[in-house]
Amino acid sequence: MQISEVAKEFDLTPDTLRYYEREGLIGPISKGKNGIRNYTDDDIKRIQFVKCMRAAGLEINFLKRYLQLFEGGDKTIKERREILVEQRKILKEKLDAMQEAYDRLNYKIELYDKNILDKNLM
Amino acid sequence: MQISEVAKEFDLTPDTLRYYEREGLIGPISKGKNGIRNYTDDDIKRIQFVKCMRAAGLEINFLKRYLQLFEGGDKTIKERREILVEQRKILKEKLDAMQEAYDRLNYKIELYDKNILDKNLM
DNA sequence: ATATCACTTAGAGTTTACTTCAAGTCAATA
DNA sequence: TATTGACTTGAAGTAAACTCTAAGTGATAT
Repeated sequence: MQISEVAKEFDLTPDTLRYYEREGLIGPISKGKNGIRNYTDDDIKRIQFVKCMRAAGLEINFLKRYLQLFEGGDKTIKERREILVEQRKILKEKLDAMQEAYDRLNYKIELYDKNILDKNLM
Repeated sequence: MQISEVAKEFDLTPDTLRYYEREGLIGPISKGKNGIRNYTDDDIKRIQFVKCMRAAGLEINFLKRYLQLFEGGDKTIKERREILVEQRKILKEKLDAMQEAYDRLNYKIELYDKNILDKNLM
């Protein structure tokens, strides 16, 4: 699969895919002798994972580190688990904060709908 | 209330509070004749709102716009409601993406716990 | 009285995550 | 054969949201 197809599939740009590779989040992707990248199924799976985690706001640095550990083989399993747990915690806190903001927005919109807004800032 | 107290209360830095004010997310905050800011209860309420929304990732620009509309008085009610609804939608999409990533992290950690990791990338 | 400390300003610098640019290669099509 | 279009590279540029610096003021503690 070529870069533009992968980009389209995941709604990323080719530039972003090359950037992720440069940063070590994916790949290195193997290339034909013309130098053109050819993405394998495993590459695609990883991109899917990266896309999901990035959409949730996990940092490039974490994903980079995770791939490095992965390359390191079985002896990194413990550390890999640890950073997953750490990231889950961070994510949970963000989720809660966002839920709170969501509820608050809902409440505010309700007030607008009921026409009971007065001079309340907030 | 002085800037450092407010900063401590909301776990922000004084720099951030001045920055928010400069950008028009809050204030302008009234100052004593020595030029020192004195935050009122209404200021605090607004900061609480801004903090909540920022923690959820809503953009500075939205908050700025919302304050501008607020200053505009009752004739802006319709537009205010509209942008709240728009932001709620954006927030909902992020929440869903994050929930998905959270579930995925949970699942992965479970696999690590059960020692069934093989060579699976992802 | 002098030093310390919190505050003030305008403006420059930083971080994260892309995004764009310039210059070039290669295969295919008019 | 010439041009079009997708790809390549390294490097510079950008946007958002802070964060820090330098230079200065003014109240309080020694």
